[in-house]
Amino acid sequence: MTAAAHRPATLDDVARAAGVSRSTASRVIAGTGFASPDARERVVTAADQLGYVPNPAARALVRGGGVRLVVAAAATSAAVLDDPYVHRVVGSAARVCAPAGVGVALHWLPLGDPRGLDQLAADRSVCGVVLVNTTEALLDAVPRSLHGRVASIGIGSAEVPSFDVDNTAGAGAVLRHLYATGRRRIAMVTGPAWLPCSQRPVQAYRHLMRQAGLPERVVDGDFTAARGRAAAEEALRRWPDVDAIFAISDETAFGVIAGLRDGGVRVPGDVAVAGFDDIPLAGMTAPALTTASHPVGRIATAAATAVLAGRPAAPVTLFPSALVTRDSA
Amino acid sequence: MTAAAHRPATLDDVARAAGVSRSTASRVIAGTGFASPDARERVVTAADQLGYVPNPAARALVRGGGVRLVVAAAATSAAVLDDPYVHRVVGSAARVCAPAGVGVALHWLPLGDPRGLDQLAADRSVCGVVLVNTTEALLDAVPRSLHGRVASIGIGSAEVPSFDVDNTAGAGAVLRHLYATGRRRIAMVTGPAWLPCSQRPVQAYRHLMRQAGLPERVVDGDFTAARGRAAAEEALRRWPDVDAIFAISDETAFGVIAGLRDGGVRVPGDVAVAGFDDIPLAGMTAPALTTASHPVGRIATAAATAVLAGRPAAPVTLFPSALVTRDSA
DNA sequence: ATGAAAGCGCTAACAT
DNA sequence: ATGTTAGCGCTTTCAT
Repeated sequence: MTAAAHRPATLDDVARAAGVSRSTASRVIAGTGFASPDARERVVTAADQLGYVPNPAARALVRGGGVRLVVAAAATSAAVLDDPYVHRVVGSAARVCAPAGVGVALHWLPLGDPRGLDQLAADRSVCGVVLVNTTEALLDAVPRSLHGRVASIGIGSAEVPSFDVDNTAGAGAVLRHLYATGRRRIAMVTGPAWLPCSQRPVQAYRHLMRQAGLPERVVDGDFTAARGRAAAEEALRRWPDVDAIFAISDETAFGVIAGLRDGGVRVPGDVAVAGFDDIPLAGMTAPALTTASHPVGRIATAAATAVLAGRPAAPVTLFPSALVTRDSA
Repeated sequence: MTAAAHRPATLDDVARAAGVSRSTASRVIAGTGFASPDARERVVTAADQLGYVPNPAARALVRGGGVRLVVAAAATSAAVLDDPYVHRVVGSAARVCAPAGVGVALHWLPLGDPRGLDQLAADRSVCGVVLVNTTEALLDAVPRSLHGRVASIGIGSAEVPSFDVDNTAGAGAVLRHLYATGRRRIAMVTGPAWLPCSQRPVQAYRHLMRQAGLPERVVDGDFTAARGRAAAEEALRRWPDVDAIFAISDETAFGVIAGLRDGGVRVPGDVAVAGFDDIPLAGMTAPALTTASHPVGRIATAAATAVLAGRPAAPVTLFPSALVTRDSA
C-alpha cells in the first residue's frame, strides 16, 4: 500500500517477496494467464506492500507497443505549437493516455513537407498518431505502417478515421438563425484557405446563400481576432449594406465586433455577428456572442481513445454542433 | 533519407548494413564515445538510408531515464483535467519534451490525498514531475526519490524549485495603476483560498491598502467568470461606493464586468476593473481589459526543461508580470 | 499451475 | 578504435 522505497520495486522484487517466479508474478500483475488463488493473493500482497508500479517502457519494449501518442499538427509555421486549440487536444489526449502509461508528444508538421510522418512511423516508441489540421496531402502521406493507429481531427480518408464536428450542419444552423431573424446580406469570414475542415462551412454558406437567392460575400480569415477586426473593416467597405457577419471562430467573431465598433456600427442593431466554437468567454462579453458550441474535448478524447485501442475505428465520427443564441445575433 | 520499411529498422539493422558492431553504431548514433571518421560515415549513411529512428523506450530502459514527464495538477475535483490553463502547461511541456523522445502525461492529485505522488515516484517510466496548483501539503508529500526531477509552477520548497510569475509585483503594479488613476475604494476578487499562489496577490493587496490608508475589501473567487459576476453583485451590495475591482484572473474580470453591467454600473466610468493574465481576448472586448500579462508558456517551458535536464534548478525563478493598460481601468 | 529461458532494442563497461 | 558481453524490466513461449 505504501513504501516509498528509494529504489522503486521491480517485478523481480515482487516475485521474490511473494516466493514465486517472475513469470507467475507477471501473470497476476498483468492479469493474463493462470495462477492459483494462493499465488495470486501473495503476489498482490507483495506488490502493494512494495508499492510496485509496472514499468510501461519495459512492457512496451517486449510487447512492441509504444509509449507515446503523438499529436501531429499541420501548419504553415511552428506557431501552431502554441495554439490553444492544439493544446486542448494535447491536454485531452494526455488525460486519456495517462492510465495506460502512455505519454503525449506534440509535433509540428510543416505544411509542404509531411515527411515528419515517416519519422513518427519509424519510431517504435510511438504507439499512434492523432492528426490535427489535416489536409489531403497529409492524408496521402500517412505511411502504411501507421494504419490502424492513426486518427484525424478534421478530414479523414479510407485509411485514416475522422473525428470531427458536423461543420456543415453547424454552419447551416447558424446561417438559418441569421436568416430567420431577418438578415439578408450576410457576409462570412473564413478560416485559412489550406485547411479543408474550415472550407466546409464556407461551402455550406455558399450553398445556402445561393439557395436563398442571397449574395455571396466571403472574406478570408485565419481564426485570429486581429484578422477578424480587419475583415470587418473590409466587409464594411466592400458591402456597406451588410447586415450580418458569420465568423468561423469565436476569436475572429470578437475581432469582427471590435472592427464593427471601430466603424461606428452597432451590434446587433446594425449588423449581427455570429461565431463558431463557443469558447468559455463567449457568454460573458457585451454583447454576448451567438455561436455554435463544439465538443472539442470529447472529439480529442475519442480520437486519442481510438488510436490507443489500435483497432480500426469507424471511418467518420461526427459530433454535433449546437447553436447557442445570445445577444450578438 | 527515406525508406518507409514496413518493419522499422533497429540499431542492429543499421550496424549490419554499415558493417560494424552494434556498439559502434550505438556510439555514433548516440554521439557518445569514439568512432573512426570512416565508421561514423558508414553508420550515418546506413542509418538514414534505412530511415532509422532510435527507440527512446529501449534507450530509457537501459539508461534508467524514463519516457514520460507528468504534469500533476492538484485540485478539489477532476475537472482540473479539463482546465485550459493546465492544458496550456501540458501543451508547452509536450512541445519541449518531444525532441527528447519524452511524452507528457496529465494526472489529477486530489487535494487531500497527495499519495498519487508516490505512485509517480515508483514508476520507472516517469522521468520527472511538474506540479501545478502546488500547496504546502503537496510540497511536503513529494517523495525524496523525486528530488532533482520535480518542479513546481507556483510555490516551491527547499527540494522543489519554483517557477512562477512575480505575483506580488504584478498585483502591486495593477493596484498602483488603479491608485494613480484616482481610485480609492478598491475591492479585490481572489482565487481559491487553498491555492497559495493566488494568496500572494491578496497579501500584496492588503499590504498596499493598509499602507495607503484605504479600506480592505476582499471577496472570494475561484478564477471563473461565473463567480466574478456574482462577486461583482456582492461587492456592489456590500460597498456601494466601490470605484475599482481587481480580479485575479481575466475570466473573473470579465465576469465582474458583466455583473457590474447587470447592476447598471458603467465600466470604467463608475467602477474600474482590472484582470490578471492577459488572455488573448483581453484586448478585443468592449471595454478592452486592463490587466497584467503573464508568460505562462515560458514558465511551463522553463519548468519542463528543468525537469527534463534532471539537474537541480535555482530554488526560485520569477517571471515578470507586465501591466497592460487598456480601457477598463 | 508454475518455472526456466529467451529476447524486445538499446547502452555501457570491459576487453582487445 | 572497435567488438564482446552483460544487462535495463518485462512478457511469453515452452517445458515441467
